[in-house]
Amino acid sequence: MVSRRITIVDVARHAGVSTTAVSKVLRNAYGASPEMQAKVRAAIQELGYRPSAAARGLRGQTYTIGVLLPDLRNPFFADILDGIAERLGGTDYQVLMASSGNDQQGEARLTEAMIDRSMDGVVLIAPVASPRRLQSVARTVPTVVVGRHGHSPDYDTVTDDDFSGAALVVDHLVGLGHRRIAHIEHLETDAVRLREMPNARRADGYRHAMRAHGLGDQIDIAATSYTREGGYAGARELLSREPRPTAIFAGADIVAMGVFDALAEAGLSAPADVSLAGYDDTTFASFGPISLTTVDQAGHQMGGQAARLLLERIGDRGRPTSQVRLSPALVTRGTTAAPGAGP
Amino acid sequence: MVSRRITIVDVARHAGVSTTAVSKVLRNAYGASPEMQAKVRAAIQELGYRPSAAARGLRGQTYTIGVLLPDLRNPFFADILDGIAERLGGTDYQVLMASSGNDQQGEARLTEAMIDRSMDGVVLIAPVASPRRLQSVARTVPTVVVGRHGHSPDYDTVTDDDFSGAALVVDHLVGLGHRRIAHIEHLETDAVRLREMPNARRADGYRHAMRAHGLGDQIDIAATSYTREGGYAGARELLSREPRPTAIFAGADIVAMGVFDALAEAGLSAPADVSLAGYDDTTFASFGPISLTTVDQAGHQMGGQAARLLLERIGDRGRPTSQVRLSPALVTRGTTAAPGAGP
DNA sequence: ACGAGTATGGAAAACGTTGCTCAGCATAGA
DNA sequence: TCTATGCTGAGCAACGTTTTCCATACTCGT
Repeated sequence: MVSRRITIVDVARHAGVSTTAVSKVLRNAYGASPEMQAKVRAAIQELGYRPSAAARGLRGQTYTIGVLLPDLRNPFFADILDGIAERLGGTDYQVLMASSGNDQQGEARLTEAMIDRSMDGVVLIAPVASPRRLQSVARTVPTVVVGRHGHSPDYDTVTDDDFSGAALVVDHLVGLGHRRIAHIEHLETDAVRLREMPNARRADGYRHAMRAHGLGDQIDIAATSYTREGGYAGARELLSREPRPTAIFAGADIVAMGVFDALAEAGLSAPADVSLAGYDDTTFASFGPISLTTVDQAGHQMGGQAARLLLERIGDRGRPTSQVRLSPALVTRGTTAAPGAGP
Repeated sequence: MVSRRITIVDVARHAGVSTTAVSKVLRNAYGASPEMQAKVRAAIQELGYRPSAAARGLRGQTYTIGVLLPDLRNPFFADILDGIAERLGGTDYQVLMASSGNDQQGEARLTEAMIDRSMDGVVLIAPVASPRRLQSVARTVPTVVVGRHGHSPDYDTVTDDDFSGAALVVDHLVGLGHRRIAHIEHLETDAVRLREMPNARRADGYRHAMRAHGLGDQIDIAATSYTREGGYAGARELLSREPRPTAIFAGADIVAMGVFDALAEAGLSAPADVSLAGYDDTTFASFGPISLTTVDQAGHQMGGQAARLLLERIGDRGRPTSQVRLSPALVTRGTTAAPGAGP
């Protein structure tokens, strides 16, 4: 009924060669003549043979790359995945993902799981683990960390320049005539994370850009969290200020959705009463009724770079690590306008 | 530098027992005295041993469950994943996902990849493969298919009752006073898929409900695709009718986003000029500026059921298959109102 | 014709686990 | 006392690959 799986032995017998020979052909390894390659490939075709990744993992590679993402609901991560998938398209590698739910314990469990499964490499997207832990993972398996600043001798990093991304937003709003520009950030207390996490960089970029425009005294930050609820709470706080800010820069698009809630509750709208900008250029930001001004992080490119670095590291684990930093771009849409332009 | 991984042999030596004994403890297998269990567990702790899933896969299980999803961007699938993760929380199983990009070839490649990696079971979410292929996968590995009607002796299914979900929408719109209610569906030509795919069921449900309300002559369907572009094209087509429909039922939330585009282009808005409903209750449907009336598919429950069925099937591959069907619920928001209620 | 060097293909030993078989040793029953 | 019966735990052969040699069979220059 459930027939035994075809193995390399079957292929070897069918082609009249040794299993060594078949293995060589499979891996494009040196020491196989064209005729033999042809014979073996024919046998593989005929029998419909597929190598067992489990068995391969015992000695060599599994041709599996693990991607850890914090959250399935943030479409920005899908862009990164697309980039990874595209770069890995021509290769034999398969991508398997796991979602950690943004908590440290779950993240640790999943990285362990990936290591246990002998993955050839892992891409950690916006991980929350301590640098120590990241190091330890990276010493066990080739690792690329995406979306987290700071660098290590053991893993490569790909980041977006969050500092200048925030500046793009502030510049844009100032250009429209705004002065009272407030910001909603993700509350961070841990010292290490304050240095490494993108949200902290965005807040720094906001502060710096405000000062550069001579608006240091207008700096106003609500520290909540990068969620819709965080956006709602943060916006309520900011809207209660006297005088009210004329523009709100939310640290992430999803946060801007919460700002919409607070605006509606206060009987206000964007951009008529308050201009609103997000960050990430997630898919929904472009939807007609939302039409959110935001910052495009080039997730696709980030993924592609991450995959490239990972392949290079798998190829040579000793090579020095590199830090790739990409530049964000402002995407102007309907939620930002000159102050007081409303009815 | 890169230290050799701790193996079961190290643990056995450290605890002064055989590898067999360690293996038994690991798997809670029969034939291990409490003292021995204690000794072994202590050794495992001390050495920080973790079993290699690759090696396990060669003989026994890998404790890995694969989930294939067509699209990372549809947050509805995240709900399903949550349900699966929750149900699997207490067990030793790990969930790894792969996204197929909704194309038949990619889907096939990924199911193969999961089989190659000796996964203990797979959950296929809204697969596009032919029933023949699904059967063949299911005969190789325990399988649960989510979101696809039809049944098989080899795999279990979990579906939403799309037929009555569509009726919920039509009932709601008729209740508001609409008569000219149009529908945008995903064009399907393949006979098998017409029977099994949710989109076809939704269209059938729409037709049936319209007739049940004596509105059979008002049935109007644009067949495009379940994408934003498909929604735009479909809505353009429907809006050019004379007289214009007063309500559009889009077969999926993402389709409704395209309808927004077409409405804006025609200088119309929802619900003032045209009522609009979607399907799926994706995350963005609830965002303030969108506030889309839609149908909640209970993704969380679907995932939980799928995980339950899969565990049962892994436990006993011979058991008869079951088909679980869940009931959808209407979520009324701001895009539907009585016809002619606009300015 | 001969030796050195170079392709080519194979035998066999890993890799880390599980499952089968069996030995040892109590304990209980006769 | 002797045998039957459980129970524990050990030894060893899988599982399906890759990898490290090693043995050939060529090729080429002398």
